Amino acid sequence: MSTSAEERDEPKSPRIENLDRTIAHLDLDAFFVSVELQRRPELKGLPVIVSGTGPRSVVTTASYEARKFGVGSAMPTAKALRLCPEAVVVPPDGAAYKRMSGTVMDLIRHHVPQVEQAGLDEAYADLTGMLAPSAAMRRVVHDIRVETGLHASVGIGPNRLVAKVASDAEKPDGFVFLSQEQARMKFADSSTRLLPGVGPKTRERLERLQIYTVDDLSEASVQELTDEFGGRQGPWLRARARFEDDTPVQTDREAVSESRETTFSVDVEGIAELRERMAPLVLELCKALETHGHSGRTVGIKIRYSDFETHTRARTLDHSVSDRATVGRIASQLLDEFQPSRPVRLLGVRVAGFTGATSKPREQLSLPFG
DNA sequence: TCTGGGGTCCTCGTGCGG
DNA sequence: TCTGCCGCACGAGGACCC
Repeated sequence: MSTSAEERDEPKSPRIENLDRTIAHLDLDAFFVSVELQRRPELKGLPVIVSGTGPRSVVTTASYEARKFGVGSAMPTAKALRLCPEAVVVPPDGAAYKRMSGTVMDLIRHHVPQVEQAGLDEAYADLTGMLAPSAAMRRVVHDIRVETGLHASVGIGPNRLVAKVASDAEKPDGFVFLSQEQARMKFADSSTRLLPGVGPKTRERLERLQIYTVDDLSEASVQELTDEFGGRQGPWLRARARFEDDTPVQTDREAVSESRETTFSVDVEGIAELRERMAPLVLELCKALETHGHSGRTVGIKIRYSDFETHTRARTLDHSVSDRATVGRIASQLLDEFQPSRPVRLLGVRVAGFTGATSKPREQLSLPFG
């Protein structure tokens, strides 16, 4: 699956036309599964899925062997096992993934100072001004492989969007260097779904406008997109299809909320039992808030009925809270006021509006949905 | 098929104060 | 004093990401 650098889209010169910036996106291949295979090498070559074991659990990551059977992330585990009955199911070990992620991020920062962690298994690096950005990223990939045994895919381009799409294009073990124009040409015939920020709902709405491919979207009328998606998201979508993106690599992103939620293996009915089920969520959330030194002014709850209809309720206070007594009391009040009318599938508690978290000015090309 | 958990941030509606 | 306008904060829902 791995291809030599010469066969890839890497330009002969590392310079890209109209280039102000050089951004890399690095993504660890099948991260959770790969960590598990480090610990249990006897599973190498087998279809492995990392997933909970409950009746409503879903696949978090599948090995490439399991993916051949059609198993994918976010798929119900029961379905994954129907597709691939011989798959080995490994329960997730969040602490181990966090540790490994920290090691990888340190390795990246060793070679590139400007790094934004974008999840446990991916990061953006600002390589602007480096004489040999491609060589630097090759050293990063090499070090990650030697130090951790993990494989990574890298995309490099003039902005985050090109870098991200490029790194996704040739996984696993990909290394792709594209200019904005090359990205437009390479992905012109791809579905709009390829673009980060275009999910199933947006694709559906685009298709109603007869927009199917990245190229269709890049040539669509701004007026038509604005009529459908509004004055911000419409032009933003077209800019995505043109691979325009000026979002900076942010090294200092701070959390703005923290939450705990759980999906019950059997739906729960009645306010008394729900309140009982809420207590451990509040406890766990407040412990985490304390550990991270967070407190926030808004306390919220989340209720999901069995038909997936989801409701949230929130209350903003005049001061920040993080203690179990207050968060628990307000969450209970919100639950009492909401009075769920049907059996509940999921219950969640959230504290938001962290003290010190500044609301950043909205940028034209920042991701509208997060 | 039957949909986790933990996040971010957008849109839209509403209430309120200047 | 009343009304309309505007900006802001909040609340709810939703889309999306890993």
